[in-house]
Amino acid sequence: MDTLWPENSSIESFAEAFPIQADSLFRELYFYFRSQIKVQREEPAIRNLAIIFKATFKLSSQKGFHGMSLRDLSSETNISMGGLYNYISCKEDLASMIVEFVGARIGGQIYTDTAIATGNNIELKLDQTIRALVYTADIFQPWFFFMFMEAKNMSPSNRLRAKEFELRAIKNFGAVITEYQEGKVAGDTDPLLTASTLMAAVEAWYLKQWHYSENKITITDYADYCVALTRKLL
Amino acid sequence: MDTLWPENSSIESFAEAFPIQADSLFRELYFYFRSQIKVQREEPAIRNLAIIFKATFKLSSQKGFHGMSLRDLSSETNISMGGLYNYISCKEDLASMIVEFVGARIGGQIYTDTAIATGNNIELKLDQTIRALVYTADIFQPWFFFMFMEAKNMSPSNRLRAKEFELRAIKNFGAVITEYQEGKVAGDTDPLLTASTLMAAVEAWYLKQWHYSENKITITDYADYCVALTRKLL
DNA sequence: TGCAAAATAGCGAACGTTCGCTCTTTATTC
DNA sequence: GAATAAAGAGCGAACGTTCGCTATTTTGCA
Repeated sequence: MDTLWPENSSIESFAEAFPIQADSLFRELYFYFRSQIKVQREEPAIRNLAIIFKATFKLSSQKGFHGMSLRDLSSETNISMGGLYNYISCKEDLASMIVEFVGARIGGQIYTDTAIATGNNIELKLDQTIRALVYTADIFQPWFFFMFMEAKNMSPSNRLRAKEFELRAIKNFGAVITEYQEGKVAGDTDPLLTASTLMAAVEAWYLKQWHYSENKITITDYADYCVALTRKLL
Repeated sequence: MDTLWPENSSIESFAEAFPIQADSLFRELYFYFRSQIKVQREEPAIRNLAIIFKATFKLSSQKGFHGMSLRDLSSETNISMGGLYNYISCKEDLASMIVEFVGARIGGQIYTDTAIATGNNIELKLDQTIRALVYTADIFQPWFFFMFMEAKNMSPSNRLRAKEFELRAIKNFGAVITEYQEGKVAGDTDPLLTASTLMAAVEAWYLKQWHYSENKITITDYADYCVALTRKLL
């Protein structure tokens, strides 16, 4: 890779600048929840957490979180019922951990990180904030899919967390748009409405990935498209 | 109302031109499924079907279809367990009937009806097709919400039906876009990508209505916005 | 029109199954 | 051999579904 993010716009350079590879994610998750996880030896803990959450994403995407029984999860992971309960204290814990971890791990970081990286080049900041949103949605696809689909079925506190996560994204991105519009002459369009539309396009990516892969649209294509889309709206 | 659809663009004139009022909907649904519904007397059947499906939409939106038990449904509707089974033969029937009815009732009608109403005025056709999509999404909000959220948890055949319903919408709207682009000089943008983006915006309306009502955006505002959005993309 | 008889609609307890979860026992690791 | 992790049988509750019954409405005959 000759240049680096944010000058280089590829997902590879993005992933290198903000290391959120799926591999290290469950290590982070383990240390984040270490106090409430019974298994203390690091090696099996991280390995099994990865297995458990990947299986949760898979089964939930097939039949929903409610429709997935812990026996399903047990046979999918080859971990016994008792084994599972060394990692969670109840089924809802799986949902809690996903929502809480995503909220803490991603949160507003995208905006501050991109702002720092792009300095006072406002056009670049807008473009790369959009790309960062699309790339993050791609890397966290199973996580975001789960949160979107299951939010309404969760406990009130988790539902609230998931909703606030989305609202914060719209608000933060709306602020980037406003900043961009202030430097321009035109632009009477509502920043929040534009932000909602862009978010809907990002959601479409992680909710209906099959649709885009069938039509041979890559993540980089789609990020470019989202940038062009937003530009045309402003 | 001084003028009529499609010259008058309000949702009221649309609803008058295409009578899909919620009231008469369950009468239609009853006759559509009459052969598989045990209750033969029209009066209680239509009344109870309306009660049952409205409650299904309510409870499913709160805790998901899987999370809603038939005991929940029984106490919400004040219809006993045995009573419910005079209208369905199994729980999955509720989902089947929703998906099947929406597919049959709405299907491609929007496009043919709008095409007839707008004649060979291609610009008007594009605009009013978009408005028809938004207005239909609003009128059928609980139905579409249910289909979107529960599709992945349904039986394979129902899941397929729900997916095809969406794909058909994108394809049909893509054809309207192509026709519009052919009459213009510019326009190298992919019609299917534009159609997907518009569909994502329509989905946002029926999936997150709370978000728009909180910001005091009416359905007419939003339809206008979607028209402007699509125009800017072409 | 009035009344018994038939047909239909609604009810709710009970069935077998599956659920989330617990707890004692066995296996693994250092 | 002490400590930790995994195992899986077992628990009560709740699930979708069934079924024998009651209540209501319609029908057939005077």
